[in-house]
Amino acid sequence: MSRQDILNRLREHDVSPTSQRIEVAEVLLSRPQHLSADQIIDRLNELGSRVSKATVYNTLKLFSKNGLVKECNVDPSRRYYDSTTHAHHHFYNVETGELTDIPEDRVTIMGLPRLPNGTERESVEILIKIKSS
Amino acid sequence: MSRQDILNRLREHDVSPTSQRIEVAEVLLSRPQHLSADQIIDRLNELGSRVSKATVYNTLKLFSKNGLVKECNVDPSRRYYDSTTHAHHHFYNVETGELTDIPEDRVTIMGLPRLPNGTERESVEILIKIKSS
DNA sequence: TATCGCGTTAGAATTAGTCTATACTTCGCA
DNA sequence: TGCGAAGTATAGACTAATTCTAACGCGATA
Repeated sequence: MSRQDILNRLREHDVSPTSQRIEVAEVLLSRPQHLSADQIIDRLNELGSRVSKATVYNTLKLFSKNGLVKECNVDPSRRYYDSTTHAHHHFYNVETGELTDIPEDRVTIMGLPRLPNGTERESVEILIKIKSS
Repeated sequence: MSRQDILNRLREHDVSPTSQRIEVAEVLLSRPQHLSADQIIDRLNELGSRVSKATVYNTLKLFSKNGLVKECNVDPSRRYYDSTTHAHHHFYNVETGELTDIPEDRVTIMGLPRLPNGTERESVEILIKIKSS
């Protein structure tokens, strides 16, 4: 994903492109992946860029509020951010912690009950936990 | 759920029934519900029973390892424990944090891809996030 | 009674994430 | 060019859930 693509995606989501936000986006959006705040900070440090912890957290919160990335709560001890935002599902290897995307297009769910009164659906996510056989 | 039922369920899952474990089980298993460690500690205190924080955590870990309860990772800031262990799904109200069970029996999922090589399925969970409309 | 093993405990340690108060940047405008 | 406001970034203090540690209790068994 080129720098120009990054800039476009930030603008599309009403995120003004500061240099720190661009750096975080470059790390997270460069390819489909799931990273925690900590991993992003480490990666930024490796790349020699200096973005503070607070800014990384602020930025991730902003990105997910604006739909640029999705929060992923599989590992109970940390929050992961998913660079793939269109609806999709996950394999989660409980032994390794590895998280893999499942595209949504062919998946159909039938027989769900209706939603509780006065509520509407925000998302439907399937999580398939797997382990080595 | 009677005290005898509690004892049976502990035994069925190879958990030796100490008095602290029985007390935690009485709180958590008394009816279908989702509780955090903290909520369990509060409840125990209300009931006048004195079980240490460390023991509650140890006990919940043991229970879930032995399949007596299920961990529920919806709220990224704390772990919930689900007294319903047979396969089922959840509505999660993102505004209130309320978690509601969806029985599995009528739900069918089609079109899932095959599992990654060398892995087997441990569970399939659907999480439907809802908000007030 | 001595000891062994398991469970429990208080409190310290850890750690992801949040908050606070300060400083920097940008930009409109006189 | 200078100034102020708004928006951002930052270090470091703080919070809260969970884990760890090291000591203690206690029943069973030799």
